[in-house]
Amino acid sequence: MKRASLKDIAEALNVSKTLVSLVLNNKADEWGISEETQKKVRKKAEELNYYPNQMARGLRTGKSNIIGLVVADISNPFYAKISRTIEFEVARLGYHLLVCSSDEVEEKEIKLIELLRDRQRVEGLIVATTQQNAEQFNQLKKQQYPLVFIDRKLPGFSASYVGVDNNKGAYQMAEHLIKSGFKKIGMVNISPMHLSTLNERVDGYKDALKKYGIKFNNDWVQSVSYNDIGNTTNEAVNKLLSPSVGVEAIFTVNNYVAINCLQAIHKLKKRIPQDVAIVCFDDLDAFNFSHPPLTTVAQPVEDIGVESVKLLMKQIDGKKFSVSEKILPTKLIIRESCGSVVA
Amino acid sequence: MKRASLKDIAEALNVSKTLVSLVLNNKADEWGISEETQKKVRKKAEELNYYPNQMARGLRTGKSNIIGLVVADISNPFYAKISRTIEFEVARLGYHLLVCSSDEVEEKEIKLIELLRDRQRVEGLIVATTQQNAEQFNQLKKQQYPLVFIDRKLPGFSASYVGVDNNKGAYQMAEHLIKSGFKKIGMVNISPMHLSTLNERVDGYKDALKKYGIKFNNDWVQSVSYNDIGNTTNEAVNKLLSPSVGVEAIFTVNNYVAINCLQAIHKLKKRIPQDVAIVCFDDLDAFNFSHPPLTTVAQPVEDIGVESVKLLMKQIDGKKFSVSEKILPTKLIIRESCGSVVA
DNA sequence: GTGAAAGCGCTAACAG
DNA sequence: CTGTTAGCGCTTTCAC
Repeated sequence: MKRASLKDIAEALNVSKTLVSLVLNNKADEWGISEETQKKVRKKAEELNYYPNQMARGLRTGKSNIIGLVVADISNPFYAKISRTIEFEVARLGYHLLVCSSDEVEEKEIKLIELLRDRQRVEGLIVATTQQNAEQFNQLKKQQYPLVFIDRKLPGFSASYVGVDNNKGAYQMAEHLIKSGFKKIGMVNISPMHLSTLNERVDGYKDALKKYGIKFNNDWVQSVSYNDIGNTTNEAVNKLLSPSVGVEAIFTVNNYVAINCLQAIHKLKKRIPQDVAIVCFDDLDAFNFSHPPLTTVAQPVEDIGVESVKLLMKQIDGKKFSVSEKILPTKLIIRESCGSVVA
Repeated sequence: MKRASLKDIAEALNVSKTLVSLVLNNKADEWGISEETQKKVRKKAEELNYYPNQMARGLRTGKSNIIGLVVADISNPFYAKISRTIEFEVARLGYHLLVCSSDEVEEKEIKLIELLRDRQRVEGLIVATTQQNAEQFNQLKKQQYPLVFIDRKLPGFSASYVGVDNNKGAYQMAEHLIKSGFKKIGMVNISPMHLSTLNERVDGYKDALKKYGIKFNNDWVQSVSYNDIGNTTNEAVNKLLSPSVGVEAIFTVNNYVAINCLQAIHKLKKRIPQDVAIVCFDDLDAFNFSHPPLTTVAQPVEDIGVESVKLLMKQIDGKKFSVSEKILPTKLIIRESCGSVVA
């Protein structure tokens, strides 16, 4: 059973395709098409179960009605939630969302963006980039291609961006640790550390130490590698907790690292927070129930989604690339993983 | 800067569009187009940064190269992981994935499927349905529309399906509880309970009780409502743990319910597993670190993704709806939430 | 108030 | 080996 086209409706009614198109696109009134004719058309469309073919329409208008989202990994709850919100927001505006995961590999992300833009002709891109180089984005900018970065920004490249104040969030978290009585505070970071968010978090942490007169020790920051997070996290934690370094608290740079650190700490049979405190930048539902419940810095994931769509739509409507930043506040959520609250 | 089209390449080279199309679609050899011409064409395409326009191609061929995935909520890690795998698998075959969340509302799912099929012309659909009625799917079937269900199946409707053996998984879990010494075993379920998976889990649980000669008490199964899970879970847990019911262990029907039960139990200041044991159907990374680590039944999420794509592709290639089931095994993961292992 | 006709970029049947 | 042509389904300009 072939699907009904405009032509089918037109022929069935002995009118022109134009007329049908006009009616179905709600342009009938401005063209002064009689109420009666309109009714007839709508009825027939319903009857034949007509739906416009997006590909045909897209080909004609140059609008695909699809927007693209590229993140590192859609199965990370942080991105999954953002994606959920974005999907919802763009759906309200009649758009669909194509989501792709780059797995943190640059070449893959570049390929993905090419595919989305050039083949699928998505009308705009929201991306949590893993790229270090602005080449591809410069090209997009030159073409006035609607683009907004979320979560991570590309250093030295100016574009629309929605993210959180990583520096401040990390500062508050470190400050909380300090006020809770910890002096030797370690950090587990991810390397290679070209991601803007991570850098800002490290800086915030260092700022807090300095502010409270704690001398920073290079051994306090250990990095784990993204591709082998399980093993390297063990090493990092062992190092931090070894007698020579002997950290009292661990600041983890994201949810992924936190989960692995918890595992490593449990493996060492250390108690939290008695033997070592731990906190995490980025909250997960599950951290409420972890052993013990984790103190975290929560990011406003929904707002990130909503705002990114707003910024993108502004560009799509204006048919151009534009720059506008939105830095959202984080929220310190104090639970039990660093002892009781002082203050 | 307009994007290069076939015509641009053809004109630049003084050849026909057909020739260019043939070369770029790797059909040159079977048409015996000279090596030299092919090189020329490819070089020019590269030079002009040519990418085929999917909309034009799709319009012509009737293939959108997009497949659709509909789940209840993409921010649920269970679906997020499946989606990740599906995205990866279809990408290898040159397809893109459009993901939509139905939020467990039937009308929304129906609308979503209509949109995907009729407007976007996705070539096939993978759905974890929330519908109770087969009407829409019967229609799809009649149209020979490629379709595969995952996770949930529609009772009485035969279609391709990939899921796990919920019955057996639940049975094993209940059996584990029984063997661990618990006799009064409660369950927290979700209502309205029209989802096949949940029914099967309840059945498996009841089967185990019967097998071990434990008389089932109706009060042992409490339901929470999907739209107000927070409050209703509290009630359900209170009821189960009240003196009159006095359950010793709680079997939660999915990850969402488990998280809420944990919260409720903590609120009552009950200890796990000393005061009450708890287990969950469906594993989360975080359950490894929950307080205490949860014993769960894990589902092979990756396999579900991989198999569903296989079944779908079979239909897409054959251009027809077809029926084929794949029931995957679950895995009992014993941690600490129901005491030590007896066996 | 309504219709005819062109054309978006591509593929495929057919011709030479 | 290569080119011509038609047409997928839609929107839009222009004409009546």
